[in-house]
This record gives sequence, structure tokens and C-alpha cells, in this order.
Amino acid sequence: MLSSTVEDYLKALHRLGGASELVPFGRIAASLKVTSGTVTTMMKHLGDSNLAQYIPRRGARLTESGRIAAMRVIRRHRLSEVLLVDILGMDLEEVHDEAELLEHALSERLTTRIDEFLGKPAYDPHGSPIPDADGSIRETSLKPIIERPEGGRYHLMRLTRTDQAFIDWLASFGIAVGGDVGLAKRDLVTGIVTLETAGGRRIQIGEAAAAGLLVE
Amino acid sequence: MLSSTVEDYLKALHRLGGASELVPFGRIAASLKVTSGTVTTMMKHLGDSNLAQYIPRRGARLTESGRIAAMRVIRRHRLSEVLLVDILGMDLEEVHDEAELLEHALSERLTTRIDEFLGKPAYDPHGSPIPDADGSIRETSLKPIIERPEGGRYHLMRLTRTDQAFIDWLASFGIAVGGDVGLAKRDLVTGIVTLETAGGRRIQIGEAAAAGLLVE
DNA sequence: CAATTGACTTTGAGTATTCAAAAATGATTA
DNA sequence: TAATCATTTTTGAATACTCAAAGTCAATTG
Repeated sequence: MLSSTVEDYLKALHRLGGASELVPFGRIAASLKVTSGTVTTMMKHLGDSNLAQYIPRRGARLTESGRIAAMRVIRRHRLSEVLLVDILGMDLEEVHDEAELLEHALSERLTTRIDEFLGKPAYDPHGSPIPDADGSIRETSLKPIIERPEGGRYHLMRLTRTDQAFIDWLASFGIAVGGDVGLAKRDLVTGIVTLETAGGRRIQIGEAAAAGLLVE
Repeated sequence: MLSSTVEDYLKALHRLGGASELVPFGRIAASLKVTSGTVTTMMKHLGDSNLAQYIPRRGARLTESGRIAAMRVIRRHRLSEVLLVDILGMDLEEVHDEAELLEHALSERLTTRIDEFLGKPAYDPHGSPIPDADGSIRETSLKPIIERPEGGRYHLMRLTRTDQAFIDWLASFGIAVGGDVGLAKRDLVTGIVTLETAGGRRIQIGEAAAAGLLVE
């Protein structure tokens, strides 16, 4: 079993370099708030364990087995977040830190159980995709509707705001998770976003609120 | 924050010596599967941290702050078990090992959230009482009905068997969690236990099955 | 009372993780 | 090309935890 320290380095390598980009050591040190000497030591160790390819003075990248190990940690993290938000009703802002602990404490068995219990969710509450048990991932991640092109029509996958008033207000226009919404216009000056409902009606909403609509 | 290693020693001290009994070091070593030298080192450390009173060559006992710290760990452990069994539907046999990990990974905030979500349960799935956040505990723990005196009538608090057939069978006689059951007779020779329903009917059940009825 | 026994303590050492500070490297600049 | 600079590596040391094995102590036994 990998120590939680090693798991944290694997996550950092994945966060900073994706599946197989070379990551310079300074960035890892900054990201994990350790000194560069510590990173050198650990990268050599990951190299010896075949979890990363260590290239002296240049950086390191995940190997395939390192990538899978990183994905497993990310899977546990994101499933934890879904459990915390959807079942236990915690706030979106709180769950990251909790999941940071839980990701190192969930056995394979419990992870599978949680996954099934939650109905094998595809995305976490932030809209990030949840890897499968084997480490594969649908890379079509959710994005806030305001990051999509204007004029498009999208599938609403998740609302990151959890207050019922907002959800009800949207629902009164026929906008709900599972349905479609269009982005009619985004006014960068006033910060007002115009959405188009499935029925063709237009409604206006602030940028911050619109950022909470994650679409596919 | 206490390391999970320290938390394990505190739990051992509590398990073997209760709130303040002196525990000889050999028992701790056996319980945690470490060598006696390791225990000596750790007991001195707990002594320095005011979590235990270290008496050379005699043993150690929890101090008040050590007791509270131990209770917190036990609280997290037992709440984890309730969550795993009642919400996630895991088997009773599986949950101990999982809770052994989770008890070191739950923040105070998450522990409180889980406690509220579960409706502030008084007992874990094995019938052990769950300490309050401040470390206090109702010492009237649940016991299997077969450990109670014959002829008594008891309040059924929990069934440790989770198969629906058994639960339904009991229910068909009006025996369910929250209701009453009597222990009419326990035949030590045949291993047959005679229960009395609230309506006064008598039913017979095997000792092993009866052990799954936790009463108060 | 001296020897034996069992329990505890000490010692020396190893692993994992971290830091600070000095040394090395390689690229850029003057 | 030589000096400078940023980055990486090495070194020496610290903390937390662990073990094996030798040493100490006190109680029991013959």
C-alpha cells in the first residue's frame, strides 16, 4: 500500500503534468509546500518504485502505473465529495479539505460501496469527472455555462449552488438538472448573462450565479 | 493534533484499562502487536504529553485528557460504523476494519455532521454506546437478550442480523426494534431460547439468533 | 538466601519523511 | 568567454515510529 505522502506526490504530479507531462521539481515543491531537496528525494523514490520517470535536473512524469495510482486517489477524493455534499449535506466550500483526508482512508471495498450507493456518479460536486475503478476517465468534463460559446444550447448537469430558492427559481422557468439551457448572451460589461430556456424564453442572471450552472 | 499511532495507543489503554485502570505494558504490546520496547517508549511519550500516567515497571493509565482523547476516537469509530451499516448498507462483519481507518480521518466538523445526519444515535451497530462530543457516555450499554436474566421483559434496541427474512419473521410476531420482548427461558442444554412477545405468545429461537437481539 | 523467571527498559539501528544549507549544474547575460 | 542566476542535488540532521537483543529489576521458588 502507498503511504498518504506518496499519494499526495502522485496527485501533485497529475495535477501539474496531467497523464504524462514532465513536471519540473520546483513546481511540485511549491504545490506541496516542501523544500526542493525533499522533492528530489521523493522523485528518486517514485522512480525506483516505477511510479514516475525521474529525469535528473529536468523533472518527472507519471508512469502508467503511477497514473493509475493517482487516478485511484482522485476517484476516492471525488466520490468523498459527492457523499459529503449529496448525502451528508455539507457545503461545497467545506468538502475539499475533508476529502483530502478521506481520500487516504477509504479501502477499495468501501470506495466501491460508496460508488454504488451514490449510483456511480460521473461528476463530483465541482463538475470534475470521477475516474472509474480502473483509472479511466471521461475527459468531457463539466464546465460553467459562462465558459461556453454564446448562442449554444447545453445539457445542465449540475448546480453548484445549493440554496433552494435559487433552484426553485430556475425550475420555475423549466431549468433543472437533466434538462437543457441555452446561453443567449454574456455581457462582459454589465456582468449580466442571458439564458434561454428550453421553451425559448429568455431570462437574465448575474455572472456569479451563472457560474453555478455546470453544463456538458 | 494527535497522530493516528498515538490515538491507537490511547484506544488500547482505554480498551484494556477503562477510564483509569493501570494497564501493564505487556498487554498493550500484545494488543497492538508491537514489541515491549516500543510500548515503553510510547508510554513515556504519553506521560510527557499528559495523556497518560506512566509508572515505571508497573504500567500506565489514562489521565483525564487522555480519556477524553480516547473517547473522541471511539466516538468517530462508532459513528463511522453506524454510517457504514445504516446508510451504506455494509455488512456488520466488514465495518470494524473500515472504521479503524476512518476514525483517524474524520475532522471534528465532519464528525458532528455525521452525528446529526444519523440522528445522534446512542449505539453503534454492535450495541456499544456512542460517546458524546465531550467524551461522556451513557454506561447502560446494550446487551444481547441471552445475557439478561430469564423472566425479564426488555426493550429491543437493535438487531445485529441484517437479513430481511429474520427481521420479517420476528416482525410477524410483533417483535421489532423499538418494541418489547421477554426472555421466557434459556435452555443451556439444547441451546434453544424461548422469547415472549408483547402479546404474550411464546416463540423459540436458537441461541446464536437470540444473541443478535440487543436489549436495554 | 541465592537462583530462576517474567516483565520492563535500554541500546543500537532502520525506515519514512522532512528541513536547512552548502555544492553542483547548466543556461543566460554581459 | 566569464560571470551571474535559477534550479537541482547533496549532505547532515531532526522527528516519529519501529524492531531485536542485551540489560535490569523484582518477585517467586527451591
